[in-house]
Amino acid sequence: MGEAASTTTPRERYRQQVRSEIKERAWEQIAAAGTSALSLSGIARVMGLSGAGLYRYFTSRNELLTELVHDAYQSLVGTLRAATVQGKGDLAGLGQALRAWALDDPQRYFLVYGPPVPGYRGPADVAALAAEIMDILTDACADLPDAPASTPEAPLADGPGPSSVGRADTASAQRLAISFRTRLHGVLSLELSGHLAGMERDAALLYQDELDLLAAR
Amino acid sequence: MGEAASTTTPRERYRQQVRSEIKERAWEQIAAAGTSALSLSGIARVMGLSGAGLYRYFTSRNELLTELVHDAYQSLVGTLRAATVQGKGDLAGLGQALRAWALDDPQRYFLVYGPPVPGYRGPADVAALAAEIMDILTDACADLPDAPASTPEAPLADGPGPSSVGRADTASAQRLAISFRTRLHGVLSLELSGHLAGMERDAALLYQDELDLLAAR
DNA sequence: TGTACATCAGTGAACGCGCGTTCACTGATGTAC
DNA sequence: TGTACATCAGTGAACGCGCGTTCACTGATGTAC
Repeated sequence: MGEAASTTTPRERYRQQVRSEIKERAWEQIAAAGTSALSLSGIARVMGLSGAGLYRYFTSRNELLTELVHDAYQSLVGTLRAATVQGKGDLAGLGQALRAWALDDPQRYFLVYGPPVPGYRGPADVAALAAEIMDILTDACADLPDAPASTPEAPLADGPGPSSVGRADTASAQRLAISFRTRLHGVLSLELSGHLAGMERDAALLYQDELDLLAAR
Repeated sequence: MGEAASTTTPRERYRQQVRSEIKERAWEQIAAAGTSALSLSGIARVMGLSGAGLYRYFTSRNELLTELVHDAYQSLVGTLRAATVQGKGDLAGLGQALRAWALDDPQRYFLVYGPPVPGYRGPADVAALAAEIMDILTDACADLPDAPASTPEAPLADGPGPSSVGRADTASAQRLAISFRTRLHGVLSLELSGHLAGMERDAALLYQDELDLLAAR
């Protein structure tokens, strides 16, 4: 063992390759007919495998679904972090990044923020990722010019949180972050569900309006 | 035919009774495991019928689902209208009525405002009901004290709409109504989906905050 | 370099399940005279 | 009031389907000497 862990054997590489192709096909299925249409047999059929063959890579449908949920969260975290790194970490930038990410794969968005999948409970894993998303948003809210949270060394800073590095997460920044999430989710989920069709106002404009209002606060 | 249409034969009464029991069981199934779990066989089992027996009452699973969607919309329209009649037709009252209706049966709420059911297209029927809901909200928005829409006989009133009786539906009232819908939906759908768990702020408070902000405009 | 063995990807058949839907049929309820 | 017929609720069996999952097996790839 030791540092040889970085060099993967060809078999291991092939294995990861097949695993990720299975996931790709799974996303295609979900995009086409929703999460409940996720089917190992269907994936196997498309890949030209026997149904039983998939069990070399995922021990059950549930395990596959769990990985997909995990990947979806991770993808969103990565997207928001990328925006931050590119200097677009303010509320407007994060809002646009969120919308682009959602439009890129609506079902993936719903897997994260939609109604719970009927007979399925995600792992505790995603709780940390969900918290990280809120942290990113809260950071952006705390950086707003006239927000009370931006006054440095606020007296009511709570104890050192596990993931925030010494910055004061004031209650008002958290409130704003939650509003950010709920308001944008309101527009976005109705748009993705087709419930905004027939509105003379474009969904994109509506989204921008809400975003502007949040950022101007 | 003629006026005898109001007196229903015993057979007809029985028929309607069974139909509505089927729908009740259907709602129970949906509440328990989501819309995709709706199954004619399952309903028949619970009712002590053979699966085939249900086809006397609904020609297909799709027809049953269509009726459920229709009933859900109708129920929401009725709830909002009842609030209006009881003098709670302002934004605050409608918002509370909406939330109570949603909490009463979350899956019913999602059937109306949630992601589309995978392989299913509702009838054009519901478009009219959806429009009626928006009309009720727009009316409430137009009645706000300082909203531009409340100035009577505004010059920019558009042509006589099909359902509004001579009142001016100004663009700003419509904008506000849409905001009403998206913002409250944002809080409500995240709450019902369990994505607001772990928030120190109660979902009810959050909802009330958004509602107050809308009504104070 | 060659041989013996272990590992592992993938197959094919099978099991049990629940589903939507159709069909020929039985038996009870209502209707016409 | 009684008889003949029509209507309709509900049954049971069957069809075809797709699903998740298990199991014994084959054949190719890698590893140890």
